[in-house]
Amino acid sequence: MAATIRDVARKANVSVATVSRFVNGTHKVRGETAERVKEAIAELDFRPNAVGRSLSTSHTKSLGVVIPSISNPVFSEAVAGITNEAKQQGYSLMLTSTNYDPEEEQSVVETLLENRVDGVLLTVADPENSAALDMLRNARTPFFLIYNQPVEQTPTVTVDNVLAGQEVAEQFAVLGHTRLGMISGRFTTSDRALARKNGFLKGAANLKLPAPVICEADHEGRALEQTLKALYQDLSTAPTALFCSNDLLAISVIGYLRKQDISVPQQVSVIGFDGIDVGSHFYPSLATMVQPSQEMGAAAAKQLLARLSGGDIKEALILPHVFRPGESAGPAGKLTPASSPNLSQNTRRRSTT
Amino acid sequence: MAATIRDVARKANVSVATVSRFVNGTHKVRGETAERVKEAIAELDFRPNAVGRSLSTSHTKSLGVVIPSISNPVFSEAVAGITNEAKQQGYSLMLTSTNYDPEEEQSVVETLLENRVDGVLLTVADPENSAALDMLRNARTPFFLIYNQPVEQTPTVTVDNVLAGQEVAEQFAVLGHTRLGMISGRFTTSDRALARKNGFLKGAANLKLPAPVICEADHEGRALEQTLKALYQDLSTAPTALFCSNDLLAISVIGYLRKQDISVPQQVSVIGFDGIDVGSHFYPSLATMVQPSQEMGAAAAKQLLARLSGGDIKEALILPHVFRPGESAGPAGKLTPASSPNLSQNTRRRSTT
DNA sequence: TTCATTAATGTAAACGGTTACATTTGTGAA
DNA sequence: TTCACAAATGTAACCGTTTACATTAATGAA
Repeated sequence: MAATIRDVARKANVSVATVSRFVNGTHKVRGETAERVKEAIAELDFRPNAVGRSLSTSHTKSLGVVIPSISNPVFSEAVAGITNEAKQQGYSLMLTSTNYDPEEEQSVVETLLENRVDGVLLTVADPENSAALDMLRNARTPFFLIYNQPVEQTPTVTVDNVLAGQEVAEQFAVLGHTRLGMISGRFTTSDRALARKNGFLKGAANLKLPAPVICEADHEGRALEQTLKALYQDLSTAPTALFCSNDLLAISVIGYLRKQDISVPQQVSVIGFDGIDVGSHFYPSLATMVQPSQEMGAAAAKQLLARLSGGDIKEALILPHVFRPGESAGPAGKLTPASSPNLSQNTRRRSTT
Repeated sequence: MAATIRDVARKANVSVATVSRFVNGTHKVRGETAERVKEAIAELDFRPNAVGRSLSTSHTKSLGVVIPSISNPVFSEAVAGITNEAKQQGYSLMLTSTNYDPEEEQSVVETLLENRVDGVLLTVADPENSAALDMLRNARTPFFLIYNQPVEQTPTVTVDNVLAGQEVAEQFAVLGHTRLGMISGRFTTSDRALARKNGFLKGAANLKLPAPVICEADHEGRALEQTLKALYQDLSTAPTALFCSNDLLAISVIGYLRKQDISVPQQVSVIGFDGIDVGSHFYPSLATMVQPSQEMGAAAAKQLLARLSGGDIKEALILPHVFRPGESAGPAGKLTPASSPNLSQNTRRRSTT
């Protein structure tokens, strides 16, 4: 159906080589010849077939992108960063998501590999032990991790999750909290959550605070609600400060706490992780440890692309994180059932329409 | 480097045809032969090259996706819907974004076409007059619009934006508002915003309300802030009810209003459009007209895929929208400088850390 | 056992580009 | 004008599959 380079060659009365050279600008072609070729291309509406080209050159000018979830803004941000960088250098993106499932990681990487992407940018559940990464290494397809914890011989761009977790503990301490807790997604599906936890624990220990209680739960639905219910059964011992392993989780947690008539931050302070944009518009606005997601995506893409054009790359890039204060984290107060700020808040909410 | 079908054939002592048939399961291959082929594949770590296959079959099993912005959750949701559907049917996604710019629409579609995607799912600035769509039609590459207003001969999945806009006017009327206004992104880059405006105007007219004031502004930065400042110069005439053409815009608007000491919803009510998930967690929670983004993406993908396997498709799918009440839209009050709820609110905010 | 039929396998030509190498054309010096 | 050399262009093999068509092997009836 579509015109091929041979059609163009015939119409312009030149060889396919000349057309190819004209299209790609790889060699000079004489003015008059160029003119004829240009006309033929226009008349035939010729569009070079990237499939043919890829087969011939054995590179596709495309990058695979693998993220756990498309709906989580933290990953969209990274993808936005990747997109800019890739577009600039003429690369296309093949996007896939895994739902945090290592099996899916494998299957999408398999697809990417079959499609012969030139490189892959990805976030995996556990880089220490990842079949997907093994496939990539085995196929000698360059890749770059984003968000994951650095591992030997594995290019990664991330933040210092341990230090960041530690700093969260310090923030709570400054606000006078002593009963700390953490709500996290499954550690098996998020090595960074694990690192943040370790940092948090370490921070608490350094500050001579009692060891925080750690709760692992799935992000959505009953599991999380049950966990919180259990945790806040006994208000006299429950944590007054909760570190959530990511912002989306923090938002859910705040919602569930409110449902149980526990007010944030009057009774319980919450700090999230990621720094998704919208967080600052919430009520209460979300205190969080911000990582530069877009920059991380861009940096990873830039490194990978450099590698693809023969350059050298850094193995690990640790970008700076920064704490963003918010209303969800306040001074430690009393955690008692009859707390009054709580009442006033809960009557004010849900008043409309 | 990587093993080819010929390497496998040689090692298994069969012809390439047999290997191909075994890999694709298109013909029976005798048990013993199959065994040999399977072994050879495993030993050589053979992975069929999709590029070669595509060249041969002239389809790529890939879909192009074109959205205005990756960071806007409304589009991510649609992409999530598309991803599920595509993955199920073994299709890969090539994702691109346009920044609402028709020039970029053209250039990304060009790239997609060169890559010979089997079909394209996209949201354009103006489907009535789109070079990108013309290219697609010209190349006879099937496509399906998402979010855009339906146009002759152009498959689209969307909501009834006019009706929805009208209903927003009605919601404001129910709350007792009479001075209505709309803040919208550029109509030239969003046909749906235009439709929503038209519906809004129509709704107001039906209700015998004064014609709403319409403000067109860029989403971010100074432009929007200036617009709002001008609009709220004279509080005695300024609108008490503001319809924003999308949720992200509504969030910005609420922020800027607050900056000017105008409280939402006590002085001004705001209703958004899209129904992004996070909206319900804001303060004030965002009243909005919800469209089923994920379903829209999934439906478009399903239709397009059906079309690709020879089936017939519906030209236009109008999915149901629904109003989600929220705290940002309340009963009409007085719009005066000395309004007290405003003061109390503004001192309460930004109190932490 | 032989032969007609069917099942399994093989051969080789596409698919649409790129590019090493060969050939032709153009240029300026002698 | 002739010739050496450079610039422009052409020829054809190759990239890794699929698949129409040809061939060979297996099967079962006579």
